[in-house]
Amino acid sequence: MPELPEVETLKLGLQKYIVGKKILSVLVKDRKVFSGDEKNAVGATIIAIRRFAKGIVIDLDNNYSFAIHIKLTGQLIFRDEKIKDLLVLRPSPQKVPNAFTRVTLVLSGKSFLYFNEVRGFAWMKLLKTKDVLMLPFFKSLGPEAIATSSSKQALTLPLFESIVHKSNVAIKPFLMDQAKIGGVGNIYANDACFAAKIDPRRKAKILSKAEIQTLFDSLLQVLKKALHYRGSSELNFVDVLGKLGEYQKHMLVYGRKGKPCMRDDGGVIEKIKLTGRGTYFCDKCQK
DNA sequence: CTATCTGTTCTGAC
DNA sequence: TGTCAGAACAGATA
Repeated sequence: MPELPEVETLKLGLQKYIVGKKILSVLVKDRKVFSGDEKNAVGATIIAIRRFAKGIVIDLDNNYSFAIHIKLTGQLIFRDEKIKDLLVLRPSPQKVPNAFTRVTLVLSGKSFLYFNEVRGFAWMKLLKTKDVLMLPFFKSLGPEAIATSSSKQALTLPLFESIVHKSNVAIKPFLMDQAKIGGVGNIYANDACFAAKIDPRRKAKILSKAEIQTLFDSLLQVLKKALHYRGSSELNFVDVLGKLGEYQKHMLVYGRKGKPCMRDDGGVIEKIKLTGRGTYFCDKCQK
C-alpha cells in the first residue's frame, strides 16, 4: 500500500478515533510482526499520533510508543459499537478481525484497533518513546516531501536542488530513496516524473535548475492531490475505517501501460524496469 | 498448472 | 559511501 498520502490519511483517522482511548489489552497473535513487551502498553492512554514519511507512531502517556510500518499490505482498522462492518474492505474478507489480523489493541469504549497484514513484511514495535527515532527506519529518513509538525526536516526547493544535484542515480529511483527524500514510493515517483515531463531514466545530477524546480512543484502537487483523494488503493490500502482511497482513479501514468498518454499527444504509456521497479512513462512528452 | 507481477525496506556485495 | 540485486512473504493475475 503505502506511500506518504496513504500513511497521512491513516494518521488523520487514528487521530480522530483513538487519541484519548485507554489500552485495555494487547493481543499478539503473530510474534513475527511484533516486537517489545505488550504489557508495557496496558493501562496507558493514547496521547498522540505522529507520522514520519511512511512510518506511524502512536504515543502513550507512559513514555512508551508503538512504531508501525505497514509496508505493502498492512492495515490499521478501528472498530467500535457504532462503526461495525458498514465499510467495505478489499480484498475480502469484509470483516475484522479476520485471518490476517496479527495484533489487536483492545481500547476503552468497547473499541478495537486491528493490525492486519497479509505478506508479513509490516511491523509493529512497542518501545520507549525516546527510542523511536533511533530505529533504523526512522533514523535514516531524509527530509519529508510533505512535512508535519513532527517531521525531522521539511523538503525545500534549495534542499531538493542540492540533493538532486549530487546524485548519480536515475531520477525516479532517486525520488524513492527514503534516505534522500522521505515518503515517496513507486506510484507517486512515476506520476511526478510524468507531471514534470521528465524521463524517469535520466540521471538526477544532469537535470537543469529549471527541471528540478518543475519536478519539485510536480512532486508536491501529485502528493497533495493523492492526499485529497485519501490515497491509492491499488491492492489493499484502506483507511482507519476500512474505506478505499480514490487516487487510483486519477493516476497519470502508474499502471497505465499501453494506454494513450493523458496529454493526448499521440504517445503511449510504456512500462520498463528501473532498478527492479515498474516504471511507467510517455516517451513522447517525457524528455 | 507455472511464471510473473505487486505500492517497501533491509542486508550484503561490489 | 553509494548503488544495486535479492530476500523477506503471500496472493492476484497472465
